Amino acid sequence: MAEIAPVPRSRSLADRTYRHIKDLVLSNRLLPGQTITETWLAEALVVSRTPIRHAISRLSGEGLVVVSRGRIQIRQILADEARQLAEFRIAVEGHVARTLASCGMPEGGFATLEELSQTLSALVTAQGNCHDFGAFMGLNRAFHLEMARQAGNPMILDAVSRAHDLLTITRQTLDNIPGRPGAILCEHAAILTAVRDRDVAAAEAAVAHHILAPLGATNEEVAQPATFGK
Amino acid sequence: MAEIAPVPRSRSLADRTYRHIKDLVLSNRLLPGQTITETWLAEALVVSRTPIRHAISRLSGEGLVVVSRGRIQIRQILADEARQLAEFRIAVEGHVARTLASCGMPEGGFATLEELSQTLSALVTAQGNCHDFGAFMGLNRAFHLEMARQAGNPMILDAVSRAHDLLTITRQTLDNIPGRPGAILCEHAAILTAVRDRDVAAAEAAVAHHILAPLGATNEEVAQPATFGK
DNA sequence: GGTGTGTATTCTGGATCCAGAGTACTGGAT
DNA sequence: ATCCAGTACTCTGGATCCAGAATACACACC
Repeated sequence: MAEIAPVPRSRSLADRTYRHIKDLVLSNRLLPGQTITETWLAEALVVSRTPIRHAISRLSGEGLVVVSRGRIQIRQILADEARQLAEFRIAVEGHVARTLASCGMPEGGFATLEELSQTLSALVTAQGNCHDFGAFMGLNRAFHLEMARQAGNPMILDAVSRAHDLLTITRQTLDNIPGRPGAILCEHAAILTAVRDRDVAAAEAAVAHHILAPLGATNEEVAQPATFGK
Repeated sequence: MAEIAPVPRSRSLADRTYRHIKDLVLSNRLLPGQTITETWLAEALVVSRTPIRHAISRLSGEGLVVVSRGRIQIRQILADEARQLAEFRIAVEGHVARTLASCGMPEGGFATLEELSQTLSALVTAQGNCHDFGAFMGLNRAFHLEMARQAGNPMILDAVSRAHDLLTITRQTLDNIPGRPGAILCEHAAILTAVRDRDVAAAEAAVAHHILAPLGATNEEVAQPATFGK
């Protein structure tokens, strides 16, 4: 009794629009603080306002855009919020590290993370910087999501994923500083080592340090308002 | 230069509709597993389908309803998911307890929680049960949210709030068993004591125990599908 | 009597229409 | 020249309209 084919459902227009706009935000082609209008988006993406409104509704729920008084604005993460986001990540990703260290990783899990680290380090120069910052950050995100995935809890994976979405908005300023990519490599290695050695306390501490490290450097707002869509 | 008044903006119809439907779900007047249609909701709430679709979109993002193949279904939490939810809560609420124990609570924080505990215990009989289970659970939720609030991180408060929304769906079966309300009182007291005594490890352990306790009793699905809206 | 097919109904997804509110621009008055 | 008021425009929120898809029912055939 062969299972029915997984039905490669063509996504709805609203869903594709959502992904499109989300990609625009995460790739910083729509800048934090920027004000946009449904009409402008609809014209830019060549769809009607209906799927746009659906997409904005979802993005608003994820905190990637802010709808206030009928105005749509790309979320900008202030210094305070960046710290709150870091604390939230410490709570969740710290728990992931503890779980992996105490319960062990699934079969092949360590190798997968090692491989991601290798690919990541190939992008970094001897001076600890990197040429393709976007690619670096994409892989960095993949590393964290993979760890969360290995913890085996979809709800936690989802939380980590959403946190990293918000983090991406601030990333250009937080991590794009000389030497930081190199430091990230070392911090990842420290996390991996602690987890492999089943050292619960060290794993959690390494995660906390990794998350807090970029916050020490920059304490001012990450904000440059602008207006579009007119 | 006086700040502009907080603007008691009359909520939009879509927003009120969202709250209305959410309330129907959380109060179990729409049952988990139940299938509903936009048209039926629109007729029942006497609004057009537009605000309904907005509301469903938001609720879907929060995981309170599931939209699959164009069908709207009230989310039902399976046994696995209940465990995942518990683990997520341990990660986040455990962090809250640790924070409060190590950094201390804000001014008057302990008194507020004590008062909530008092009100809560007034609802419980000598046998450890209670007459108004709905009221009990509302106050129980308030207790947890208050703790999260005192940790001073809106992002964490939001996560706890959403987790408890999902929890509410399963609550009728998980905690509505003889003696459980009484046990909840004791567990709350243990958490409060540990936090007051600045005992970080004990606080976290008490939270973990409190969250895991109801899971031991019931391991089967929480599900009784039904169909409405036709 | 059971099964398969055709039809009719219903529901979602998307587009468009409409009203109310807010904003910007322009013109006149001081 | 500056400020205020009136007007015109734009944008959101909501309702309605329309097409395509899925489901259910009914009838006919085996």
